[in-house]
Formats: sequence, structure tokens, C-alpha cells
Amino acid sequence: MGRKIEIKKIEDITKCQVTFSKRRSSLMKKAQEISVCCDVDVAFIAFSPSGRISKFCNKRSFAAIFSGFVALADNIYVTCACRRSSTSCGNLTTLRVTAASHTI
Amino acid sequence: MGRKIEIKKIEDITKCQVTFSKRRSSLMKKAQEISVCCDVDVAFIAFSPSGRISKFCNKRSFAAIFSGFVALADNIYVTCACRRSSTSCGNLTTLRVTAASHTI
DNA sequence: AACTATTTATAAGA
DNA sequence: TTCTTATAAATAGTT
Repeated sequence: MGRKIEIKKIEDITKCQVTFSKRRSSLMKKAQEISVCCDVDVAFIAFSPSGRISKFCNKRSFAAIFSGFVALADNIYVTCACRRSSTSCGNLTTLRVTAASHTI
Repeated sequence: MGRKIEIKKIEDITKCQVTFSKRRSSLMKKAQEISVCCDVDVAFIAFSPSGRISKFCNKRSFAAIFSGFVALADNIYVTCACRRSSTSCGNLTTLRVTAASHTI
């Protein structure tokens, strides 16, 4: 898509915001398409560079998706990297998520 | 991408699962890319046709993403369509989500 | 905001 | 299922 770029943080603020805007649109569209074509429940949340929230879901609410997620899995180990610059953590963390620890 | 298709439920089960698998991979990749390129927090959840859960987030946990979502917005009105065939609702619903109503 | 050259995604088919 | 391929979509850089 366009000129090939390396997947790393875009330092130029304007370029970063333009890229976010473009990719966000596509991501939302793809999420909507997979939910329709495959009849699946989907939820997507992103915090934009300017601090705003972008969201998509094809169900009643994120709460519904999230509670279903927890209810189905009961005990989930989620491992992922935290890359947000405003936080100090940059390491991989594993957190145990259980239905009991969530009230939605 | 490939032969053009109409965005509607794929009735053929095999074709539906193949499509889900392919599109899910791309969606996860795109979510990962936008999180890195734009340094944003992203969470994605999907319930697959076979009932399994697909997830992506670039933060410690969905709980962290979700609590940040609620904390930032405080009062959120989320409107979205429920298309899941196993439920009877097919209408648009609006739900009020507040920080107080969630414990994560 | 639009354009376009190029890369990626993907629906079918092998 | 896994690979290939023809085609459509996404998108980085540009205007």
C-alpha cells in the first residue's frame, strides 16, 4: 500500500495523525465487514494520538462484548506488550483475568 | 482483494470459516501496525464462528484498555447494531456506560 | 482532501 | 488444507 514503510513509531506528528486517520478508517471498515460476512461479534477500541477514543462494535456495547469474553473464557491469560509512550512500561506482562474480578 | 464480494453473511460454513481465518489475521496485523506506527493503545476482540475468541491488544490487558476507555470518557453512549444470529435482537441499541457501573 | 503509484489483502482455484 | 494467482483494496507520498 503506497510506498513501503517500516513498522515503527512515526515521529512526525502531522504524518502520524494522517496515518492514524487513514488506518483507523480501514480498520473500522474491516471490523464491520468481518462481523457481517462471518456473523461474529467484534469490538475494537483505540486511543488516538490526540487522546480521543475510536471504537467499533457490532453488539450492544463494549460491556456486552467484554462480559461475554470473560464469561466464555472464565480464566484467561492475556499477554501483550505495552507501548504507550505516556507510561513507563515497555515490557511484556501477563495478567490473569477472571470472571470474578470483573463486574460489568 | 480477490474477486469482489458483497458484504453479507457467508452462508457456506467452510467458506465462512476460511474467510474468517484470513480476515482475522489481517485485522490483527493491522491493529498491531497502527499501535506501533501511531503509538496508540488498541484492543480488539472477536468471537469466531466456531465460538472461539480472537483477541489483540498492545497493552497489559483488555481490562486496562477498557478501564482507560471508561475512565477517560466517564459517560459514554455507545450505539451499535447487534447482528449475532444466536440472539434475537437485530435492532440498534444505545447503552449508557459509566465509570461507576464498571469495576475492573 | 484528492490523486496515484505501489503494496497488501484476499476470493477463487489448484 | 496449504499454496498460488488474479484482482481489488489500502495506503505512503504527493499535489
